[in-house]
Amino acid sequence: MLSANDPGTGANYQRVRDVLRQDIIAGVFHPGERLKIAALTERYDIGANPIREALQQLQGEGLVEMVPNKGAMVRMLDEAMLRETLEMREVIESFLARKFAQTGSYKLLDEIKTIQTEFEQAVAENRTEKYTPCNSAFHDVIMKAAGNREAEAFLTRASMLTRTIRGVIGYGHQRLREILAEHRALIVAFEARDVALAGQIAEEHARHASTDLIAQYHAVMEARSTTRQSSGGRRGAVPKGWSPDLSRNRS
Amino acid sequence: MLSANDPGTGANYQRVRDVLRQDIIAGVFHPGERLKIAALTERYDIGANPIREALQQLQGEGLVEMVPNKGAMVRMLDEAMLRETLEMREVIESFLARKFAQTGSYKLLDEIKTIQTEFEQAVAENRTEKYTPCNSAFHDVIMKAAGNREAEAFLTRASMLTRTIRGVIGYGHQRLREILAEHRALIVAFEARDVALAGQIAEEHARHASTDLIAQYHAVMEARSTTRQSSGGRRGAVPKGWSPDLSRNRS
DNA sequence: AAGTGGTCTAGACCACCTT
DNA sequence: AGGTGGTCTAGACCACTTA
Repeated sequence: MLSANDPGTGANYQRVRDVLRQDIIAGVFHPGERLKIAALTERYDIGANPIREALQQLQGEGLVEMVPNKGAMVRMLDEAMLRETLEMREVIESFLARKFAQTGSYKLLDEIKTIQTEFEQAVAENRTEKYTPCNSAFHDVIMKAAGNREAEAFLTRASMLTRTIRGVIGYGHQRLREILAEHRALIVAFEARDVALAGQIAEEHARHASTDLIAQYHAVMEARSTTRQSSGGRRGAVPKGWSPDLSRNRS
Repeated sequence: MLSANDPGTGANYQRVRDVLRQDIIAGVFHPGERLKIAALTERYDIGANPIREALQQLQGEGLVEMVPNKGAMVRMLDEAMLRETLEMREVIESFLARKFAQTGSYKLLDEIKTIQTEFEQAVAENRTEKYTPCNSAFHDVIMKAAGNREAEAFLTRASMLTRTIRGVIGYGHQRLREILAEHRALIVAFEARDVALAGQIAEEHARHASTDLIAQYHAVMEARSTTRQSSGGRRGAVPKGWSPDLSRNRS
């Protein structure tokens, strides 16, 4: 996992990295926005060096782009890059499902079924706040079962990237029913230990998610280009004022 | 001073990053070795900050591990990590081959055939220095054709990691003949536009390479532990890699 | 308590604009 | 030239380890 969600530990450059990552994912800074050292220095109330080191690490995670003598900006997501990431995700999800069909324990399978039941119930009762946790939990079990940290790292990274464009938007009702159906089919394939089928379903499942996400990407781009002032009050100077207390390690 | 042939990259932290990466891959620093700021400061004749930033970036690339208030070390490669990386490579190579069988142009296919001919000839004439370039060129065409930078990034990273353990060791003669045969089979599948077959062959090809590499890993570990006469007493000490200090390039 | 070595601050420096 | 803003140096600071 990339971040133990514990912004109270370790060196300052790590805390800055964690909080900055949160801010980027949360949309405080949007793709393509310039990240000036001076602004960040003030926002997080800390010197330039920890900021720079945090940026270097975030660059490694693919969230930030740095150009020598030019500075850093939130990574610009063009459609090509998005497609490539999603394509990789399809491949990896398929692999994970095949591996689970082969080697997944019945205990974990039961866990998946429990999560699915919970998911179905949440949808039936319209408890939208549970959708994302349930969906994540479902895929998490399959991912963790494979025991491949490289795959985990990629998917974590991919989900961070997609979240920067998805924002807090939820799922459409139609898509939600598809998701549930595909999850059910996947469970059936797991129970039958049908490796090829599981791989195929997972790949299609991921492909549907990709299609959905690319459509959302287009919608967001459309909205960005037509509205000068966006709803969140985001253009212009760095919004300051909430600032989690980073000045802990200082005399 | 930084080494002579540094690319024209502007910032010092980038030059340090590039040279340090070279040094790690070349085995100047071996896996598990501590990378002290002071030593690097002297070696590269530059201040602490560019060094630290270079290390942060290399951490992002997976070559270096950093612990707050502890410092950095060359990433330790245990067998589990190696297996996980190689497993991912199998998945991705298979995907690339499937994609090439679907969408690869005949021009690129011709290019691959030319490279293969060259490879066969090099083997016939025992020109060992051409093996790795030919092999890389073969896979590069397939990789580039897919136009997926995420996949490229992963494979590049994986090859850097494996090279830190493989060193300059070449291929055994038997394995070499297998490689050629598998490449030929892959070309046949491409010509037939047989997507499933191409994917299968590429996956097996990668799996053979994995087996080979893991065997080499074991051989290297074995060699180091017998040379080193450890009675197994010390546990928890710094798990030093293999490769005693051959580097005498202090200035 | 002293040592080692990572981390951070302040300010100088310099690359790339804009006028 | 003057401005903006990224980069680097020097040294202080502090966390962790030894005795």
